Amino acid sequence: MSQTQMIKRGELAIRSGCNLETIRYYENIGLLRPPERTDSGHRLYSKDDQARLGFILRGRELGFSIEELKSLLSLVDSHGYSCGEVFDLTRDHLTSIRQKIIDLKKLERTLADV
Amino acid sequence: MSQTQMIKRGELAIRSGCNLETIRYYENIGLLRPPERTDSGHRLYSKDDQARLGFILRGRELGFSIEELKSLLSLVDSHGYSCGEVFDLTRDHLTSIRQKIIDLKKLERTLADV
DNA sequence: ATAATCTCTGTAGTACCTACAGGTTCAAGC
DNA sequence: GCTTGAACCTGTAGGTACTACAGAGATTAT
Repeated sequence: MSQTQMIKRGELAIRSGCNLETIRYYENIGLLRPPERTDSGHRLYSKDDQARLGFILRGRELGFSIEELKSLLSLVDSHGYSCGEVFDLTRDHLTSIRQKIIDLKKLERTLADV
Repeated sequence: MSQTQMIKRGELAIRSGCNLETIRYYENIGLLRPPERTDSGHRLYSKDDQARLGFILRGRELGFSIEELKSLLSLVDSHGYSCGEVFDLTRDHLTSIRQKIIDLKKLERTLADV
């Protein structure tokens, strides 16, 4: 990873839309891996780190818990995507997602009618 | 309200799918109005109370905060539905709801493909 | 009538952030 | 090169929205 692509925490917060403190929190609880550091200790995030945070934020937004995301990410880390375990983890979620889409559409229509 | 339609907290929890303790919590923070009580102090919920809890649960599920629901419910309580203030409160939410539908559909497709 | 279950209260614990305090490092202007 | 202000570091405290528990009283089933 070329040094030019590395960004610090503030920049990551701006680009991802994530709260500055939340990034450190996700590292503390083991959801984000400890990033590289400058000699003086400032965090340096790679493109990969940025993508991982994006995945986490998207997952949270869609109702996955921290623990679910940890499981999904550890699977991704160890054997890559598209395996049965990922399916098991997400299948239940899919059901509730479909219901949520139905509910949201109903509300959308109700609000749009006002 | 006929006495036969009144149910206790446990029954309300079962019918609504809401956690038993959460019902009391919503009352404590002023989201649910204090219900009628039996002489011995057991809570009795009317059909109206049940509908109100349903509204709250649905709103929470769709991403409204407690404070937003308080505002919406107080408007409903004071002047009824369909006024401009309700629109203002819900307009911003509508935008994010539409985005959420888009995101959920993408995820649904991704998961369904697995 | 008595055991099991439900409800009551206050309070403590959990999940997931978010803000703050007190200090260090960095970058821009003089 | 020196200053000064923003960005970063750490640990810790506070906030929102629940959720569980303990100990006592009420209700229901046998």
